[in-house]
Amino acid sequence: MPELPEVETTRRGIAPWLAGRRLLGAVIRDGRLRWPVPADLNERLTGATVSTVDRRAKYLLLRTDRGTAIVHLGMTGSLRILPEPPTAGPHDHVDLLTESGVLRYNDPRRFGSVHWTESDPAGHVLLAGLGPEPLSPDFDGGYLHAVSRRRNVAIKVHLMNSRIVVGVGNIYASEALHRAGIHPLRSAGRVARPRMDLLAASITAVLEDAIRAGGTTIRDFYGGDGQPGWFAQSLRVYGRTGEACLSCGTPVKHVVMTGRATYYCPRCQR
DNA sequence: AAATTCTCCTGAAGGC
DNA sequence: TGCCTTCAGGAGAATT
Repeated sequence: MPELPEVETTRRGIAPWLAGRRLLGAVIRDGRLRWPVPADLNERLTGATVSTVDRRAKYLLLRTDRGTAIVHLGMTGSLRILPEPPTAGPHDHVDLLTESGVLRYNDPRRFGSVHWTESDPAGHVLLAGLGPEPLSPDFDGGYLHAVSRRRNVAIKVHLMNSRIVVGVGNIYASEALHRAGIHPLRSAGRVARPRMDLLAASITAVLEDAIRAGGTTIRDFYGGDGQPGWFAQSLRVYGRTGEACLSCGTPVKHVVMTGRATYYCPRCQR
């Protein structure tokens, strides 16, 4: 389940194989993703040269001199660089053929997507309304505090709102709140400024730690090099219901918030 | 307007 | 062992 660290790990894994390389074509084996893969993707990008592979929120941007492919991994999507000639398997939806191998998009649950735009991707409908990057200077406790005033929504749900801040999914929302000592059910508007400073710092820290570990592999995440992420071993509350809080020993609890499992320590988090 | 619920999908896991 | 049912969740759409 890719969140920001997993997408960033993927970006770092595939970028060296794509930047500066010419695209030889696209093979849409099964275009049924969250939105249909553009049928003319092959014509559009054949012959294009990749400039950079960037990330905005959980979207990967394959920028070329002809346009930009916008790729989202959804829940179970993955991008791998494979040597030629690759044999296609189940859920291998799209291949991008390059001079130096194949970039393969695989997605069993089909929650991901591939778009193509020939305008500034920042203005694309998928990206236009997004909040700041949590690893950018735009994001800090002052900002988080300001956008939380008079908001009754639970702070955990608030953090997962991409208009507030991007890239913080279910796993890292729980982890950041535990690090900051804030109860996930607390109203966003009732987190005081000093605790917002700590929360913003905790979000940044947990994401950076996870990127450093190559992401979190719960079930099905593998980076661009096929390696799993190791951050699962560093999770302090996520998936640890009944196990001892690593700070105080109290058994970790979980509640379901807007359909998502939410883990917290009832003693450390208020 | 803000907050909540619904929806897409399939593999894994749990129950009997 | 095997067939059920349930669960997981990113994020836009629909609803309250």
